Amino acid sequence: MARKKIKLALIANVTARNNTFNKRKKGIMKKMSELSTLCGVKACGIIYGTNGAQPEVWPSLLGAREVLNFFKSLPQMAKSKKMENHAEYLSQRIGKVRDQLRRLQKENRKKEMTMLMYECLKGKDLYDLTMLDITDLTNVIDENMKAINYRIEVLEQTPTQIGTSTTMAGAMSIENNKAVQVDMNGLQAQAWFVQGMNPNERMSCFDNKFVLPYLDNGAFTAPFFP
Amino acid sequence: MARKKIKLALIANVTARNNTFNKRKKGIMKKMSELSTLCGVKACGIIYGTNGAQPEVWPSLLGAREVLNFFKSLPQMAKSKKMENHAEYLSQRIGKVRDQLRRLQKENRKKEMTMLMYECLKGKDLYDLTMLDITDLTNVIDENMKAINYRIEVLEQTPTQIGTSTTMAGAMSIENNKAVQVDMNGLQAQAWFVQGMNPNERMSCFDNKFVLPYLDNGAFTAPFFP
DNA sequence: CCAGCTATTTATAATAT
DNA sequence: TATATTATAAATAGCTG
Repeated sequence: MARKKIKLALIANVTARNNTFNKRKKGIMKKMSELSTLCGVKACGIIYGTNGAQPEVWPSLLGAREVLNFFKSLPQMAKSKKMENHAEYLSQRIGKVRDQLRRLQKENRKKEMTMLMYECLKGKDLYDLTMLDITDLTNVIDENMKAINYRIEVLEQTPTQIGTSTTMAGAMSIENNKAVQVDMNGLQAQAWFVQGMNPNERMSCFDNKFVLPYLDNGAFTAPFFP
Repeated sequence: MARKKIKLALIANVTARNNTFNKRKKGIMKKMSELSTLCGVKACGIIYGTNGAQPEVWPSLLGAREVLNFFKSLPQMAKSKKMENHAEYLSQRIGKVRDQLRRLQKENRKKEMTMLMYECLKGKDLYDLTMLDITDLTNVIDENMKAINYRIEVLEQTPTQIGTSTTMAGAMSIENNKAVQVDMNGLQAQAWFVQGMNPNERMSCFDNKFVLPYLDNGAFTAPFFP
């Protein structure tokens, strides 16, 4: 996390991997301790070493055993009452995250279309665009045209003031496309829950369509050429 | 860790505590996941909720059970082979940290004496100082005198250059006294290990004398008035 | 209560010692 | 190899809506 951002993959260099392991293990155990103190909750962390060394345990072997006993007391299968509760909790959570994902996908779609609009202004042709792209692009252009026309009206009423600070450029600037990244992080902590599901169940949590029109009013907006 | 540094104690405000709990839990589980990926090790984290809610588990119930089974297989008492290994590992670690603590205590002692020297220059009397204080103070003053004399020699060889950037003030500036804080943090992760010890064992890990002369050459250096 | 936003604090990757 | 330092990336406390 410093000097350079590293990829989330096994660190090839063994020395560097051990260094990172020791540093991060320490950091995690410290954070465990802090969470336990700050929030007054029980917690335990167990991290195995690389070379068959004893695992690092926080807060204690006894504490870990206590947690272990709790899990032992649970039935083995996913039909357990606790498990169902957990499943219900996760279903709700997945629902919320899915909604958030949809929102962010729409935002991204709008930004993509805005960027596409600028490319068109610079001369890009439209032959490789799908009908959906063109429809959404039209909507973006319409919105911007409205904003521009409104701006023109305002300026015509105050003809001496040219070049104020509230130009369209500010409102139309392109930001980074981050929806997928954010949402995957949000889901990551719960990813284990779906590992055992069959593919159909797993996919049913999310939309199969990765491209949604960014407008809220239904699946298909008016075609480009009416 | 932001906007303000908070004390490491139970957060009184319940709302704030829950917010912190949720944020930090997410952060810890993310770090667990990263460590596992980056270093290719098994790890598991279990964090109980506040209101009897199901604990958050990473990476999975199955993974946690695996870890649990490992611990179940260990004998119950501290006489276990594994436990002895762990104890040995921790003994080594305590030894290292103790050495580090000594080093830092010496550093602090020197800084305290330097500060004391400045106070004396501003007129503080010496009646409430112990003989040990005075001895160490003398050593610090001697060192500084040597440095000053050396500096004078250098300056006498280049008499036209007055007021270079390498003044004594830079070398003698007082920094924060941080040894104890640093070392306590280092020990914190292992603190559970000594919790079960009786007081004698516990204290034997460290020196009973909290004030050490900062020089390496033995317990008592030459007295102030020979 | 939950999501998003900064100002800060922490954690840590790379480097130096 | 281990420890210390530094520059940078992440985490997060207190707010805001």
